[in-house]
Amino acid sequence: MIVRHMLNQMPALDRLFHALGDPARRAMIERLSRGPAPVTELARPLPMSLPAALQHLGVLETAGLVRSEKIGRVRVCTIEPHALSLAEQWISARRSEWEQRLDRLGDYLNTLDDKGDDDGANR
Amino acid sequence: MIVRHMLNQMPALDRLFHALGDPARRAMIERLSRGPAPVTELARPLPMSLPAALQHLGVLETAGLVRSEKIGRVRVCTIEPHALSLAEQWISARRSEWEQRLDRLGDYLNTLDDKGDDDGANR
DNA sequence: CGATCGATAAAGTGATTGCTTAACTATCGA
DNA sequence: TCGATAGTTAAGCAATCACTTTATCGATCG
Repeated sequence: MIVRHMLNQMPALDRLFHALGDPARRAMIERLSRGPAPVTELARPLPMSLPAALQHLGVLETAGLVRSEKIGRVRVCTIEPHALSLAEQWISARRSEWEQRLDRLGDYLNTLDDKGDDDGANR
Repeated sequence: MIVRHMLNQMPALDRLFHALGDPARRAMIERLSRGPAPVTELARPLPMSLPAALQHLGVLETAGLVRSEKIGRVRVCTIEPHALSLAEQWISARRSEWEQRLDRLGDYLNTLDDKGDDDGANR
């Protein structure tokens, strides 16, 4: 129970990636990327009951990916772009790390190459 | 049409985002972004047993995020950058969709603003 | 008004996750 | 060769997940 607490400094990213790890929820996000939609329209293409779709929507809202507002008897859902960009930032941070590392590796190999006097055709 | 196709299966993205939805696995990815590491070193900072860490590593490998090679008695793990960029592509595709939509909305509002000339385009 | 449509709550179920401990294999170093 | 090191397998267990069905509530309309 405490196990996850110590490590878990960013529950936002947890919920975010978890929310994206389901095809039904990604389909909802894809639909909402093109504009707001009511619950029923989000649920219609999904091969599941309406309550099930609503639960997925709840996951998306908890993750901060979707916001919804009830107008009359219809709940209109809209995407929350900032949340997605948080995930994007984490990914691109990782990429910049390994790219930096590969650059340093390249420099190191170049140094070795400069030191080698006779054979320039190694590997 | 497309919806059904997209829903049917995109197991790669499923596994990818699911793998990223756990802090222990993200910690492993963060470590590997700085360079290859053996299993024990990946597991050491995590508040769990070694077999548990190994299971997380299995999830990362299944998702294609990590590749590992056994050298002697140590298994050296390295990150697989291409897999992460797949997730990044999905996210940025969504963003470009809603940015396009917002652009169109902005254009529409601008045409409403410039009502000096006639357009007569009512939707 | 009553019927219906959209959304939601509640409860139950089978599968999957995340972790544990225990035992076991293979390699390395002295 | 012996014992420590690095990893691997297996079994088991509690919690969570992704659904289901059933029953409801509130808004809209004939």
